[in-house]
Amino acid sequence: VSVPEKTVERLCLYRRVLHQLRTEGVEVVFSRAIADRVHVRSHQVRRDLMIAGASGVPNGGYAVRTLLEDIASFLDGPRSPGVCLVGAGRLGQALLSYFSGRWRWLGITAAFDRDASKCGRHISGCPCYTMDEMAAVIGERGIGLGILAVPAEEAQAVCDELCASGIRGLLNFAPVRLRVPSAVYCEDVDLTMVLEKVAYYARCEEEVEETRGKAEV
Amino acid sequence: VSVPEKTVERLCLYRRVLHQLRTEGVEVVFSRAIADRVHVRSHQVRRDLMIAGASGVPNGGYAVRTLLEDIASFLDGPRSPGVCLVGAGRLGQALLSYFSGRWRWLGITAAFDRDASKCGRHISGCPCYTMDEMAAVIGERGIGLGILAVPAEEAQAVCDELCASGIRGLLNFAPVRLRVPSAVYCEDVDLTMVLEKVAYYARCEEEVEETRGKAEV
DNA sequence: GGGTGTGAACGGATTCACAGCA
DNA sequence: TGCTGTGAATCCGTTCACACCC
Repeated sequence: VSVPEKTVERLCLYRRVLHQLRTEGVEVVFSRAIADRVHVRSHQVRRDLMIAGASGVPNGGYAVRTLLEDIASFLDGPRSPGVCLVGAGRLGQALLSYFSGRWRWLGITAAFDRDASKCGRHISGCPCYTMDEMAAVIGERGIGLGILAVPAEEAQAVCDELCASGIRGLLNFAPVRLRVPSAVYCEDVDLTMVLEKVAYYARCEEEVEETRGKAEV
Repeated sequence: VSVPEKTVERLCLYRRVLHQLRTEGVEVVFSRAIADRVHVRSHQVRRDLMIAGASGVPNGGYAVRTLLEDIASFLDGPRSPGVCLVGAGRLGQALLSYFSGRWRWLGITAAFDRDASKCGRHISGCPCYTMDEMAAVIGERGIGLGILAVPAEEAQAVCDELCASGIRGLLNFAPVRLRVPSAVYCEDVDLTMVLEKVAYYARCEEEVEETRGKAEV
């Protein structure tokens, strides 16, 4: 509760870097090395790891293996929460193939779509059901997380259904802010907003560049 | 430069809400109404609008039309920066169809892919070129923004190429932090990280719920 | 020496409180 | 009265500085 949101985000990134280091055969790592790969300061890495309850040895760095365990026991629960996807359109299918087989932990185990022609078969190795089956499948499979990849108009209705089915976390790709019960966590990935933001800052860089050019003259 | 990043993000959201309000025929709006739709406080909305240089009338709210103009003149430049997409795989194609015709401003006008079979034709109404043509097309069309939807291994190489071609902003979907020149702005959309984050907070909600349940007993 | 662990200082963003105005 | 506009205060996250240990 007193864990900064950004710390959680960075821990996910550290973990990814550590996984890669482990496959490279690295056994010990300094905070500085992690920091360089994630583009943050080493202070930040050490504080985050402290918050996560991990510890290293002075002048000896961190043991990759135990660090991964510590981060996992901080971030992950005892069992994997199942993940489902609603909306198997272009974006939904792309997400299915993106997430399929990426980790043992957190794989999409069910998809739902309004279009009956997509249902009853597998898409990227994931079974696709009709919307009517949603509550039942979520209940049976103990699914705890939902990914919304439906049009903006349908998002709130689908969201309500998911929440009623006992979902605890939502990842929303629809360009709408959803109303969720306080017991449900909802994160928005707003693609249109993010592109506009990039456009804004790109323009800023450009203007800085231009004024710099004038200053040189 | 003294504009908070989050303010830029929220302004994008306000704009979207305002566009919708305008199509609904609404001409005047209170900060509170905007706040409710974006899920923030009205204080926040007013401060953001102040930063953007917009103003309303006390007890009279804001005029939707002028508000849109003020936000546009703050966020947008004099001309639209062209946008290109690199990597027309599943995710890339989904992004193409997602962004196609969503606004007049900021549409993807060129795509690039390593796979020759995808090149030379249109995908979701967008011409697809080979990687070799990248620098030329970006130069000719005055493209300023790039979207990376390539595998993690190729991301840095593609990024370097884009930057060398004069790109000013990047939207990166590869799960790697990219090194970019200081004149280029790069925003990461890290889908794996975001899903892990949702899993973490969903678990938090769950635990709060459980302790609450015990407390009631 | 060099790197970790952590209290303390700093800075930036949100929230508060109130002046001003229809 | 009710909403806008904005200085002041608060809160939170990052950065600094230094004690500690190898």
